[in-house]
Amino acid sequence: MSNATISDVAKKVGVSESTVSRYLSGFKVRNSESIKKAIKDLNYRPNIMARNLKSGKTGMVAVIVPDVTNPFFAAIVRGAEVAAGDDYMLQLISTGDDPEKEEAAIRRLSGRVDGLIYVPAKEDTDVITEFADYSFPVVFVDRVIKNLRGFDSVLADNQTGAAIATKHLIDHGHTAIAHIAGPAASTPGKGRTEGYLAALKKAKIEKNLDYYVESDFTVLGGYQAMMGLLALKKRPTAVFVGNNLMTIGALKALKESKVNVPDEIAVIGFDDHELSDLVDPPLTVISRDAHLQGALAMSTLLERIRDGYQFPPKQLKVDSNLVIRQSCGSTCLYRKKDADKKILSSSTSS
Amino acid sequence: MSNATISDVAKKVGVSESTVSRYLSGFKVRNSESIKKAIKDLNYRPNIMARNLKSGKTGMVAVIVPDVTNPFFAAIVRGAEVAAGDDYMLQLISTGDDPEKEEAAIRRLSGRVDGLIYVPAKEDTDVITEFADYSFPVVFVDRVIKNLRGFDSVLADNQTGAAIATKHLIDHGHTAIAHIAGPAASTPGKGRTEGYLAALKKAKIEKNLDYYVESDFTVLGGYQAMMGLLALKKRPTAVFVGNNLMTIGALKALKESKVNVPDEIAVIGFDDHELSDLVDPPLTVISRDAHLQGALAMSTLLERIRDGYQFPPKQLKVDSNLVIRQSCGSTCLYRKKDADKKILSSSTSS
DNA sequence: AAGTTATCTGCAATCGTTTTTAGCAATTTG
DNA sequence: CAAATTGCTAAAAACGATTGCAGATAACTT
Repeated sequence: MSNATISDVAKKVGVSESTVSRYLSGFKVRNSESIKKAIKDLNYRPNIMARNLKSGKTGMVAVIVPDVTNPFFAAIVRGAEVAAGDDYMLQLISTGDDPEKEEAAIRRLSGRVDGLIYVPAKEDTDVITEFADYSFPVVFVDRVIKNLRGFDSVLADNQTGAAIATKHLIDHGHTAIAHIAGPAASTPGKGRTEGYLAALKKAKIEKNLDYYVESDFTVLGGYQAMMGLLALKKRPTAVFVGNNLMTIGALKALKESKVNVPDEIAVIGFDDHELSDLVDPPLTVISRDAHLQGALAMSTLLERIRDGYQFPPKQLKVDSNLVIRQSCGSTCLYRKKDADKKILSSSTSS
Repeated sequence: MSNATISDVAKKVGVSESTVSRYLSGFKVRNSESIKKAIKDLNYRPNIMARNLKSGKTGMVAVIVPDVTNPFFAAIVRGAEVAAGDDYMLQLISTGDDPEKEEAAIRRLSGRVDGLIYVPAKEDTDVITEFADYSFPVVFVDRVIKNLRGFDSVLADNQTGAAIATKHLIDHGHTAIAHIAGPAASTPGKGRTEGYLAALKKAKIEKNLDYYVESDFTVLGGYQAMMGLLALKKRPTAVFVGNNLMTIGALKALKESKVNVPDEIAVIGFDDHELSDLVDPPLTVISRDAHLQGALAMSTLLERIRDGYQFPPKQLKVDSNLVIRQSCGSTCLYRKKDADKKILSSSTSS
């Protein structure tokens, strides 16, 4: 029961293929009624591949994230899908943080998609310089490959968010504030560390190198980093953790070591989570709208696909907000009663 | 800088297109060296769409899940991707639980993919009977559309899992055991309820209709269901919640109502989560390997794509395991010391 | 009714491959 | 040495749509 072709329809009605084709693309056609009927009778569906070949378009957009399993990336994907609407379908690539697989996947992408939304697993690679060569536009999200300037991107306001987080700890009276950071070679790792340092500087707190731990954005990394901090002669009294996964790891370490949060150590994380307020204790975090990031990326990409690069690259940023719960201790500086989920807005987008 | 075609390569080398095509498909060719060079020089990449048109294959598999944002579905997607390897790429559709959008998306699928892994948002629809008509094989995961028999499927062992969960509560001395269930019209909802009822029956505990609440697998649904249970004159002393999202909702309700878990109410959920042991109290759950489900679905699908339906449909099932933490109270029946994460295996797969 | 537009139509070319067919040269066989 | 086999090649026909062009109807003018 192989599918009927446009020529079957044409034959059945007694017109030429081009007339049927015209009917399909919405032109006025004399026998439109009988064509309609024939299409229905034969259960004809245009062959997408043939159409794509002719048009050079695929109606597909690739989305590459390091790991769909991370709720943050899943939100980006979902946001992108929503923004794509009915116009484009999504090809998902999530290599589980494997840069080599990612690169191989990108190679196989050419000709399959009209555009790419890209959260690279590794930013300091230079192999993807071929991008300039690729025939489709690319929008970076959250991370940007170093030697590729001139692309659109949708980042988070990492600096401001991290500064707010750090200041929140400072406002609670902490001065021994550690930072479990993501890779310094990554946009969010670097940006958040900058914000952390800026806040310390502003409060005239001398930075302690022991309190800066560069990790890798994973649960295990966060766990080990926290274990390291706990082993210090002079433990920090507060920790700002640079992403959601490492925060989970850090909390596991604290729990395992029976260190009370927030009494012995205050914790603030980056990126919120559905379960953040059920965790023990409910977690204070910096949050930003990943869904929005995905959606913005998609709409930017669709613009590029439509209009090309006649407009200069956009660098979009989404806000970071402070969500206060209980992992930083008493919220005396703010009114206690509505403190369970109070949101302080940070910077605005650019 | 539009891409070079096979004919450009042929011209440059001075052979025919077919020779180049042969070279590409691995045949022995006289001027293979110069062809290789020409391909490199021209940066030639075969046009996928043309190839697909000719071959009738797309090298794509669609994966439809209700919501990628749900870590359980994300794991299925990831599992499928891993199992696909380099042979097939994934098209992701996740409509956010909207059956209409899902149906529309399926319509647009024909001709784009060689197969479909399908976790339907709604199982009691009959509109998709056209499936028989679709030219590609389908493997159902976790849920199965009612009036479609004869398809491959990869389910979880819901009955056994639910029975184990319920028995766990019974073993703790509970008799007033409620069940916040998923839709009775869904495979997992129905199966888990059956397991729950079977375990009650086996323990000769009369079922109390007040204690069975049919909900909808969402956070809000779980919240409302738990609120309803708390409002009963005679509250249950234990609750078995039918999926991860509803468990979150139920816990939020309990927390908000300041009901202590497990002292006042014991809770056991279905489906584990990265954060389950950080929640307050650490959550005892039934867990199954969603990643494996996705991987099995993909390999089954690839077999179908390769061999067609010469073999009868497979109905695979993955195990459910009990992960004991603390939300069901003292684990006196088991040795206390390693109770934090003890795994009891349940049934085996079929 | 004839002339002028305005619509609609079919033909044929095209998109970039793969694959069948037939043919040519070189090698092997009887 | 003629015949058969092997190993490769080029030419041409698909795959199933879209589209420019020129010709055919139809619809208005006067």
